[in-house]
Amino acid sequence: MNFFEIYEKLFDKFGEQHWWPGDTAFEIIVGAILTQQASWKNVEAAIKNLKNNKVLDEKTIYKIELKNLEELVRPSGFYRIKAKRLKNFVNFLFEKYDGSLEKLFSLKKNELRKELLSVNGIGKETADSIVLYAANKPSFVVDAYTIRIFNRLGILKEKEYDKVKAAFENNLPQDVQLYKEYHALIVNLGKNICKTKPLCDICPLKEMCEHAATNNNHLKEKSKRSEKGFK
DNA sequence: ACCCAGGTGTTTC
DNA sequence: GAAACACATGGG
Repeated sequence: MNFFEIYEKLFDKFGEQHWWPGDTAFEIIVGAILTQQASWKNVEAAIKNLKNNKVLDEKTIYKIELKNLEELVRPSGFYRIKAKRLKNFVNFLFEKYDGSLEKLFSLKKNELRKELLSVNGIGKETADSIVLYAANKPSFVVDAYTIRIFNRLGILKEKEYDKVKAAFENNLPQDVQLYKEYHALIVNLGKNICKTKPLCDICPLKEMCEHAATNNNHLKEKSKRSEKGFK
């Protein structure tokens, strides 16, 4: 069972995911920053605030008072730090690329990634999400689900971001649509099946998953953790 | 009353 | 390096 076959299994089970939600490249970037360690539901509320107040564009975020921006993105959690991160990005965009996403995106894929990583508050996952979903360049996005699930499947031993990313990229065709869909499917699997509930029996990958085979390791892990809280 | 969310930066050993 | 911690809202 290789990386592409797993993709096909997930796609057969879940279908098109229609990612990334968002009408413009800039909205996708904002969403990528706001969704750090937050549920998409909360991010939607924050983005709605930005839209209703006509703040969801490069120049307005650049100009707006930090305090005002904080209040608008509040529902997404970590709101002070995230408002600052949005500011960091647009400051970078105006100071180095004339406020133009088109100029920024004209960089080669790896240069673009490196530039994004130079912004305080944009880490590897956020950078790859922007490169893939906003700039439409084939950079595979890794998240906590990707590492957890593929480790459990026994397909990957590595847990380091760049190594996991390389494993996917080296074993798949460099295809933007494929990368977009694959990451979305992994998040879907992680959220809906392979996380908190004993639903291994309906997981499309159950035959190959030691997680299911050893019978609900996640529950054991969970009770182990709560034991610590008991005295 | 917990636990968790489509992470990241800083501090500390 | 890698582990521990801060950052914070809203839903299960």
